[in-house]
Formats: sequence, structure tokens, C-alpha cells
Amino acid sequence: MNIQQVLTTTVKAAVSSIYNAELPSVEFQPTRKDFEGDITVVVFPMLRVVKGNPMEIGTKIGEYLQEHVGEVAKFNVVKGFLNIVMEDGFYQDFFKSIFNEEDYGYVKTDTTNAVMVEYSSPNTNKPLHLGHIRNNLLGYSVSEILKAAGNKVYKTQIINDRGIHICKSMLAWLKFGNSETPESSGLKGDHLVGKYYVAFDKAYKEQIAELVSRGMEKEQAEKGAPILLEAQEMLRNWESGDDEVVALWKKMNGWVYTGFDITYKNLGVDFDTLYYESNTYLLGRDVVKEGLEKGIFFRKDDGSVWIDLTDEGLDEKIVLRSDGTAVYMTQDIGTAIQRVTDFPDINGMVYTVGNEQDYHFKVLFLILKKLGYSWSQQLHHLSYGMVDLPSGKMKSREGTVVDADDLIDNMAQTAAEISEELGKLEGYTTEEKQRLYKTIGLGALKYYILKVDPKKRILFNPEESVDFQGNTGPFIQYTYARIQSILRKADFDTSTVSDITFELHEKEKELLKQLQLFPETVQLAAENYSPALIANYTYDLVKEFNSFYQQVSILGEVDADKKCFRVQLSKKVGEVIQSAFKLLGIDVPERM
RNA sequence: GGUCGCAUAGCUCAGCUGGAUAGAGCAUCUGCCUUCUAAGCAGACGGUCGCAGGUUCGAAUCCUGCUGCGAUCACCA
Repeated sequence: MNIQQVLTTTVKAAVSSIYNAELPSVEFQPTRKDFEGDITVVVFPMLRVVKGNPMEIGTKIGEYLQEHVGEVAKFNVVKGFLNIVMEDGFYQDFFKSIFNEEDYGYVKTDTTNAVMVEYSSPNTNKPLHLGHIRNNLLGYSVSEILKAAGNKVYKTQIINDRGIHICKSMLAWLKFGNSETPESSGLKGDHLVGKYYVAFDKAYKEQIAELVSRGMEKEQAEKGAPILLEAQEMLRNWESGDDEVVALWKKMNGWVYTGFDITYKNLGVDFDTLYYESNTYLLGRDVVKEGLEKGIFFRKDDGSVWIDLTDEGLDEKIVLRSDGTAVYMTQDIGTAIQRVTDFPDINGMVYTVGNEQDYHFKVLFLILKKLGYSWSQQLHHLSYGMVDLPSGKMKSREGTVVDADDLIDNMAQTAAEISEELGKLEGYTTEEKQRLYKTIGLGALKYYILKVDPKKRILFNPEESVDFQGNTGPFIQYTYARIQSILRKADFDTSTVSDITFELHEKEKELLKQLQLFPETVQLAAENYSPALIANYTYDLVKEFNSFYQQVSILGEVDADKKCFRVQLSKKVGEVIQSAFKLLGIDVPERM
């Protein structure tokens, strides 16, 4: 039980007994550093129920608490703030209760309710870039956080494996590729295919320029460039199942998947199940037809089908083209329903998709609600801000992207340079070093991205490398490594917490307070779908630990009981760092 | 133009359901490695919380308006 839970009932009882009034809730905040106390009860809100001087009320409640709650040592009142000092025994009991708890802060999984988290969802015509990295890290982390908060989670992606964009790469490869393959070129499959996407765009732009120079309107040229018409024709052939086109499509997508797998593996993300747009893009049509009969949708004169959302403050939205083919929305309706059919225990879905699609998901969720699906109430669009460069938006076609594979490599490279310079890894094999550099490099990158509130956009400047000092992943990893170093050197039994008879050091108390916050932080992060809360929590914990480490001698302590406790405390802090970082998908090293 | 989001120190970001004198990191400057890892610690400097109103005991936080930036409003995905 944490402090608040201990105190809430008694504060209410105090008000009831002294003032004969009912307090709806009690408001707490951590005591500011400038005052003495572990936790503070704010008296002001009570004035609604109790008339009087806040100072006086605070004092009366303080006296009552001291008398009725054994854990309360003393108190002081400043203006309307009742600062309470807890007995050391309270913290010691807390520590004893968590020391041997595995996965402290995590909640046991409730298997009756599952949530599906969709993330990544790439197009298969180009390699992944920094934008995908943010998406992947967020989706993966939120999945882990939801699990830790007690949910069963299915991680998935929908792979956009069909459409005009793929045909562009395919066509350019046919035209300019000379049968180049990943093997013959030495290029990673997704990069090879991406190369031809860029090649298509180049040829397309040239054709437009030429048409314009011959006097055609720009708009007309953009629609009528021969290479575009060819790509569109290819898409039609694909849809009608043309053997050659389908074979090429399979071959090139295969290259891309091999490439993606490597990137995902390097990034440390995974999926439980996959959905392919080529399998799902027709799914929504039947549902739309049903909805049409029920009057949820309506048909316009040209045959296209729409939904009217004007009474919800939105517009009309098309759900089926006049030629009867599916649009993006149709597909998403179908996919959602398919997923719940495939996994009947799903009672909610999280879509990790950039905020440029806020409107789309608002509409999608509304449609599913109008269609009467109970789980439509449990849908969440995990909307995150774009990752922009100083030069503006990243555009694959124009080659102005930060490539995911390159970035991951560069981070490891930087980590290697710093490590070499510090030279603390004697005894490590080259292989161990390489693995460590990757851990640190990825730690820096992941933390850098996840510590920011998801909804805020990130401006990434490739010129300025991601920091390795201060509020960063490596700093936290470093602290973990420090702790492991202590544990390696502690050559005595630390497996059981004995009764603590000595007075706690101020820094020890601060650490224990911070440890107490972990479980509620996990819950809060889950409720808010926010890895940033975990990152910030971990940073605070680690800062506190380093301050403790600096001020207090651990292995050098002469009192054996104190020494043992400090080692145990360090161990627990290490475990929580590891647990917290696991939620961010970041590994922690034994040494660095 | 309609809708949605964002705006906090030179830079990057915290600030939980409104609470005490708005906090970190980077950068700049000062100290601390013959004691457990200096990717560290301790400190200094740095703020009109975009602007203007309002709500109240109290507003960076809630409401309204304005400004700036971004997104979106396709028979594209």
C-alpha cells in the first residue's frame, strides 16, 4: 500500500470526526524539496466542505493523523499545505514487501480481454525511414506497456502490399533494372525496390517537363505522362490477376519483406500476426452493402456510396466508388471486422498512425459505431506527430529521408567511438563489444524518440547527433551498468531483507519514494498510451540513484547491515530500470 | 475558409486529475577521479509559460477570442 492509500481514509475520518463533514476526496502532492516532509495534503479543496482557517484545519488534521496512523512521524503546516513526515518503518516495510517481488510494477495479465495494437504498416515500395522508426518504437512500447498493465496484447501490422506505388517500382525495375536482384547488386531488398521507386519518379518528372515544354498544361501533363499511364495499366492487370504482373509483384515484395525483417530485427520489434492489404482490400464491401440496406449508408446518383456524418460535425465520406471498388476506408472497415473475427477475445484496438490521419480514424470509428459493433467503443488512434527535418518533410520519392538502417548503424558507430575513447571494456571480445555498441546506440535512439510526448512533432537534425549524456538512454544504461558492477563485487548474501534497525539516509528515502511510484506510472502510461511517462520516470529514478551513489558509500560502508541494505536497494533500482526500459524496448548492459 | 493539434530558458524537452518560489538535459561558466564505472556528481547563469480577456481562495494547466506553426477537409493510401 502506498502512502496515499494509507492516509486517504484517515484524513477523511479526521474531517468527519473533527468537523462532522464528508470529504469527497483527498488531494496529495509530493512535498516540495524546500519543506520537510514526504507527502503533502492540500487543505484548500477542503474549504468547500469545512469552513475555517486552512492553517488551523491542517494542524488539526495533522494531529489526528499523528495520533491514529502509526506510520506518521510528524508534520508541519505551511499556509494550506499539510506536510507529513513518515516513519522510516513505513519505507522499510515497503522495501521488504517488494524486494523479492518479480516484475514489480507489472500487473498479472487478465486473459479475458485482449487488445490488438497495429503499428508499422509500411508500403512495400521503399525501405523504412525515421518516420517508421517513431511509429515502430511507439507501437511496440505501447504494446509492452499495455501488457505490463495487465492486458493481453496482439501486435500486428497491415502491410500495404498493393496499389499504384508498388506498380511504379515494378515498372521502373522492368524498364531500367536490367534484371538486377538483391544478390546481383548486393543491395538489401527493400533498398533495391526503393531505388526503382525513385527512378520512376525521376522519369515521370522528366516526361512531365517534356510535355510542358511542348505546350501542354502542367496538370494535364501530370495526369497524362506515358509512364504513369503504364503504371496504372499495370495496376489494372494486377487486379485482374495477370500472371506475369502477379509473379513480378510477388518477387519484388519478397525482396522487400526480407529487407524489412532485417530492419525489424535490428530495431528489436516484432509482430504476433500480419495482415496484408492484398488480402483485405475487398473485405469491407459486403459490410458496406449490408449497411446500405440498413440505411446507414446512402447511394448517390452515380452509384457511389457515402455516409453522412454532418450531424456529428463532420462531412459526408465516400465508402465505395461509383465503379464499386473499395477505397481506403472500405478496407479499414473490413480489416477491423476481420481482426475481431480472427481473434474473438479482442475487446479493443490501438492504431499507431501519424496525426495526418486523425480525420480518417475519427470517421472510421464513427462508422464502426454506427454499424453497431460493441468493440467500437474501445478503439484508439495512437496519433503521433510527424518527424520532420530542418529542410521540411521527409519525402521518399525525392530521397530526402533519414533511412532507418543507416540511422541504426550510425548510432552504433557513435556509441563505438565514445566507448573506445573511454576505454572501459578491457576483457570484452570484439563480438561482445559490437553487441554492446548496438545496445547503446539503439538505447540512445529509442530513448530520444520515446521520451517525447507522442502527439508532439519531432524535428530531427541529422547534423546534430543524438546525445549520449544527460537525459538520454545511455545515461540510464550507464547507471544500470554501475549497479551491476556493485552487485558483482558484493561477495556476501543479499537474498533476504532483514529487519532494518538503523535510520535511513535521506537519499535512501528518496529512492524508496521513487520506487513506490513505479506501479502507478505503468498504469498511467497505459491509460495515456504514453511511453514518455515511463521514460521520464526512469530518468528521475536514475538521477536520484546517481546522487545517492555519489553521496553515500555502498560497499565501503562499515556497518554490515547498512551495507547489505544499500546493495539490496541498488539491486532493486537496477531491476526497476530494467523493467522500465523493457517497456521502452531498450536493453540494459552489464558493463559499459 | 471549416475542423483538429501544437506554442514553457539560447536549443531539446518535463510539468499527473488546477496548488507552495515553473523543473531537467544540452550549451556557457565553477568545483569534484590515490575510495563502489567522471556516459557521473555538486553548483552558477538562464523564464512576460505565444498575446488578451474570463472562471476562483489559487491558472503553464480549465473557458473564450486572437496570433504563429503544422495537419486535414479527394471516387489517393
